[in-house]
Amino acid sequence: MKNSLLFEVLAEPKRRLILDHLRQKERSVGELVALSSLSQPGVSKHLRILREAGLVGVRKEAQKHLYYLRAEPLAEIDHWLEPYRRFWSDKLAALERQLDEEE
Amino acid sequence: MKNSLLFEVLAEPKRRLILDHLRQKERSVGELVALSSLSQPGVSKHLRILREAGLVGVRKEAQKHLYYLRAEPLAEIDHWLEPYRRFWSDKLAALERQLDEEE
DNA sequence: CAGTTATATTTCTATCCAGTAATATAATGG
DNA sequence: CCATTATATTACTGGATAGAAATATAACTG
Repeated sequence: MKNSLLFEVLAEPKRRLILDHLRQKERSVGELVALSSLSQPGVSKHLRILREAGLVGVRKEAQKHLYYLRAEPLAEIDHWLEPYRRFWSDKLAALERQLDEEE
Repeated sequence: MKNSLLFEVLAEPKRRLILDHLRQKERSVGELVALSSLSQPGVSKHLRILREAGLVGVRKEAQKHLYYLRAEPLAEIDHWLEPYRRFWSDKLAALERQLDEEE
């Protein structure tokens, strides 16, 4: 999955909400429907996209499909951020220096 | 600017490209046009969105508008990633352990 | 197996947005 | 000022997509 697609997948707020819920524990589709103010088809569609992005996995237990978080692809975002990090940390360092001077 | 909007702004590949170019040095709109395979209005439109997201600033020099990177808002993305970080680092740690055992 | 529960898929529609073309604004130089 | 350069804005259009409704698939239960 390309970086660009990953950003697009995460741009949708409801999908980030689903990921947040899965961070705590695996959830069935029904549970996610209850948690998300989305219709069941809506949740299923988002889950498909998240699955194709590698961000969730499924485990089937009877009729229930239990979705769990697979956060590894997020490391790509982390990697993308890397060259930018020094910019805001520089700014923070500058701010800290300034605050020190004011004391 | 809300987290959610920031993700949407970054979801557009051309905008990420512009940010990448600005990481090296400030650039005029014309330079960005040359670098981005976008029309001038296209670049201007993206720059407006980036500016509204706080990701770039402008400095006017004669007729030229020089855009520069303002990476601070990206810290929000970094912060959003935070609770997910242990998931992939756990996975990596587990993988490393497994590789160690196999040697 | 008939009914029920749980999830997935398809179809349709309204909306959003990137890209383009045309035009407007702004600053400079002769 | 008039022409030129540089950028911004507006209006339009096509393509993508989220959401809703209807339907399909699949697995359990009695």
